[in-house]
Amino acid sequence: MKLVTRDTDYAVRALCCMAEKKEGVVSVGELVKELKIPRPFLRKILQTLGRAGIVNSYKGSGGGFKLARPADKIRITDLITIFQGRVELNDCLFKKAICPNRAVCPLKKRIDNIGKHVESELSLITIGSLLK
Amino acid sequence: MKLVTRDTDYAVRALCCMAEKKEGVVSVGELVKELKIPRPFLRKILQTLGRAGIVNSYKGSGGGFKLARPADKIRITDLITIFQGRVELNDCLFKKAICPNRAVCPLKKRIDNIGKHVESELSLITIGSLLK
DNA sequence: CTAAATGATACCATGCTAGTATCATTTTGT
DNA sequence: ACAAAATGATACTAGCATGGTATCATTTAG
Repeated sequence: MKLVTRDTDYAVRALCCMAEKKEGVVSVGELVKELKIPRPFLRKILQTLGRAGIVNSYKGSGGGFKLARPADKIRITDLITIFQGRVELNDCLFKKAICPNRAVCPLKKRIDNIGKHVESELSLITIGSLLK
Repeated sequence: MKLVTRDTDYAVRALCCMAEKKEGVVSVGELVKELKIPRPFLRKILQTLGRAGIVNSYKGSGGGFKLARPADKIRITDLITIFQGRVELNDCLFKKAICPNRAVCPLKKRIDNIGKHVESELSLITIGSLLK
């Protein structure tokens, strides 16, 4: 029962590091040194973040990545959505009634409500709010 | 991001059916007819529930299964624990600090809190409470 | 023009989910 | 006694997701 996967995790760490640097671009190499995350994996993650518009990228010598917006405008839910798909606990189960003779599945409703709560709590967590 | 897996799902449905029957044993065959769950899979699930003490089993012709305790004493979290392991959202991630230079990972704490909430909400849901 | 960086993409190992398949054992009914 | 009907135990399997690796192409600073 995993709320965040490893790529989301690494993305959070990398973004925190980048946010702390305040300005200038940060290369994958620098991040690898600080975070001890496997380099090719981190590269892939940053490329994904780039495509998603979370970071801007700069090619060429001296290039790297930079947050595309303020750290407190980047929510954990944004990252979960990018790496794990839509934030919801339900995920296709319980689409039919629990027993065929029951019109609406009560369990689904209750799990949905719990999921809504989780989602709203998570969306309050931003990279900025993790920087202490 | 799946809160319940298919075996937990099926277990819930089967237990609901059994609870509705009120008394007497129910065989896998009967459950399969009502629930349209693949027979061998449902058998395995019920055997697991038997080992876990959720249902009692009766072998031989005319045998089957019966709830081992009242329906409202069977919580969803019991079933999740049986089929999916410990109920927690955190699952080994974020065990170290996000960045090595940060003593305690703030994200872990916040996710833990959300997890606690989910857990306590889930434990309020019982088979009995799903029977309308 | 070369070194240092990212872009795009294809590949791979492992583990988990969602089952299937079989044989052994127990119990009821005749 | 014996057959039928049920569960017990257990081994196996296909497909998919996770957590990566590996390569080659492209861009840019100096």
